[in-house]
Amino acid sequence: MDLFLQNYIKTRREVIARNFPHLNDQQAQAVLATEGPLLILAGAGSGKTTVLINRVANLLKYGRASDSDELPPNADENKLAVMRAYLDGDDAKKCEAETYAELDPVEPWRIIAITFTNKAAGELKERLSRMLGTAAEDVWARTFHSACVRILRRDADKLNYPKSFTIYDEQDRVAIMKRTIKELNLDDKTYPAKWALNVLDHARNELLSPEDFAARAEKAIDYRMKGAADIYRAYAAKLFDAGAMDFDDLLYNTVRLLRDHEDVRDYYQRLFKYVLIDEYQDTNNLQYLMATLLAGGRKNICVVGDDDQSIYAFRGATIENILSFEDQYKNARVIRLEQNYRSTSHILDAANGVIANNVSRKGKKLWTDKGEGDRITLYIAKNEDDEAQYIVRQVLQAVQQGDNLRDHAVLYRMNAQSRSLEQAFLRNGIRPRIVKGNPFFERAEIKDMMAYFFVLLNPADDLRLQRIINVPSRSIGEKTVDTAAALAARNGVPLFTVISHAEMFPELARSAEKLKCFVDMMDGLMKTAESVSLEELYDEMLDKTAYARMLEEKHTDEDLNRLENVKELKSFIATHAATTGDNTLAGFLDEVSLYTDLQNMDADENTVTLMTVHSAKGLEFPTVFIAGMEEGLFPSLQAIGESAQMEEERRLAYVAITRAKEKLYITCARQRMVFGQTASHRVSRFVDEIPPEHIDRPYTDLKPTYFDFDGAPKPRTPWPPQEKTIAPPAKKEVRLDFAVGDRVRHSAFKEGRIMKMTPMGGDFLVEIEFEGAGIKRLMLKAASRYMEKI
DNA sequence: ATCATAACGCTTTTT
DNA sequence: GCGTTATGAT
Repeated sequence: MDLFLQNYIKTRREVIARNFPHLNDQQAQAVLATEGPLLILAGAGSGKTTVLINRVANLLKYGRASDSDELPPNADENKLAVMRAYLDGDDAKKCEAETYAELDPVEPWRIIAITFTNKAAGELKERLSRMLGTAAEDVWARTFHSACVRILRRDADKLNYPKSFTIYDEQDRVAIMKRTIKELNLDDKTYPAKWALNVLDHARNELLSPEDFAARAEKAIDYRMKGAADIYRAYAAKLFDAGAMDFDDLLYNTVRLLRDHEDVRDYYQRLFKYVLIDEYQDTNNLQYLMATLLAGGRKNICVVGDDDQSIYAFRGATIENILSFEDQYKNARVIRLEQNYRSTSHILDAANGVIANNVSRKGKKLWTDKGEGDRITLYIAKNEDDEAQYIVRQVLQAVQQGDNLRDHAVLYRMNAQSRSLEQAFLRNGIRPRIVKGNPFFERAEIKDMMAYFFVLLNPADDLRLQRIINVPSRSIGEKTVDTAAALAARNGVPLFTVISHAEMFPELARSAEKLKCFVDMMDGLMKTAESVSLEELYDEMLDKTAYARMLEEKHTDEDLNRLENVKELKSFIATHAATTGDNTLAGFLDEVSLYTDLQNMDADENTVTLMTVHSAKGLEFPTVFIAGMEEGLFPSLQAIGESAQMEEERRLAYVAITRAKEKLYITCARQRMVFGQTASHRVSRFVDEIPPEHIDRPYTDLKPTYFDFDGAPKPRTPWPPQEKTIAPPAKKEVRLDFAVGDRVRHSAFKEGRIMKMTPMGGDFLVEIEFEGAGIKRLMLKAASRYMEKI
């Protein structure tokens, strides 16, 4: 290579690197390696977000200069000299030198950076615009789902969906599924909605259409799968007819669009020069396909992730995506970020020790220069209340020594554990922040108001229409709605169309007037929507629908609270309009549909945080408590004996441990009430996997013996005998004097004979054939109050 | 139509 | 043990 070229490239790279003085070697490499497939294995607390942001900054400012042998067209000795001078200390030359270092700076909209959470996308956007100004706003920093919405809004018609399709949330789809199963006359015991949704998700995740799935089910002998195929078909048709997509549909349809429509695929492959995917270890097959399709043109795909922090396999995420990245892209480069900037070394080495027991991993070892810090403390409590008390005591002590409450977090495996912890804190005058789903948008009154909005925009949305048609009460009964829905189905039109022409159907004659009234009101609101701002529309809606009046007229606390919430929605609308500059109904609904995360609303309150380990991913706290570190709880009962699930539990433990910056407490309880029954548990195996030099264990604590059902027994030092999980106490039988064959007299159903008695949860389900009332199934305990033997 | 009682089901859940 | 949901009685 000619010397000038060599020099220019080297010097240019140094000029660029000057922009990123705070990065370590690996981080800098990850920022500067712009071209081709790149896998960044970013350990917990290794500055992943910083790398992502600086990488985007580098692309925007210098294009591919840091990773290319190519010279800009007019490169010459003079320009090289300017860069040299700048590097040698002539700061006046900075601007000029930086210009000479550029090679095709990337337009911001040619970069797509996909994350999982709105929070991550928001943080990316914010830090980018802080660093680079408004230009950064055009970078596609979005969640998977919001990127899909944007893509589908442009081309959904190619899949025969309306471009104005609406989005169904989790509750919506459960409702649809239940209805679907009912309408198919399938037994909801053999086909629970949850099961059906799960089957359907898996099918869609493999890109199987209802037809594909049916074909597959036909081949299988499994009759249940044939039912599932019918369910899938009906469910998909329902959503399609309503112009609606659920969350997975957004991915599924985006992938189908990109796969089957060359023009669309081409458009995006040309548009996006660089594709970045965050949290790659949590991608499912559809997300993997989407990433692959988007990056298919130039193969400039950079994925960031940590196989050790993959904790969403149960939702379809597959760790394979990250493990096989190098097979998928043969020339992929791999960069490991192993320096941890978060935790002290006792904590970090504990985490390393635990995760080392996993087999399916790329292998990575975090290190820190922060020093040893404190050892981990293990506390073995008598029961969950004792455990909670201990944790509160530690927090209070720390606060007395000047700590902030907000520096403390309590993590647990399942939400049910929060109760005893919350109570213990409340008893001590601390109101903890409990991170749970998002209550606000799940409140009935909010869903009602949103349903009105959705129907205004998309009258074909039968589900939402049915939700609000009689709320507040308009004397439109269930039967009327059912009849209308049946008519709609028979004619292949949306429900709204039927009720708009109620007078045409004799079946609806009796309710026609009321339906017309409702339709007129909605029509009026639709007109209003075209001319006024969102806020005004909302006020108008509260008034015209009489929703506000309904709440005002009642005077219970609950209704006052609802009224408050309804008002709060208005301020949310106002905030949305102000911050996004978007005052369209469609824009608002898109945002709300995908932005379910209002948990950070009160995030700045100075108090202790309680949450599941899953929700804690990505966060850090100076002091962390991991509560309930017991066999059967963490790892969970169902993971024991299942090696794949056990590895996921172990990754979860790894995530939990690595949340702590300075002080980590691990607690467990010898006895604990789980689902109404007291159980004894041993200390979690993950505690034993922490090298002993990093953890202080109470002297009474000996090491247990484990049996892994999927492998050879792993002998350890024996554990005190009483620690064996005890059998649940024998069910107390109700000694009520009834038996099969007895004749009984019931206060309501009169006389009959007991045909069958099935023990059930300490009670009996009795089947009684009454002479007048037919066969009834009753719970004996309850029924015996109204019933006597004759 | 509205309320009450009974049955169920239950790890985690970024969207 | 507890909250949610489905069903049935008034």
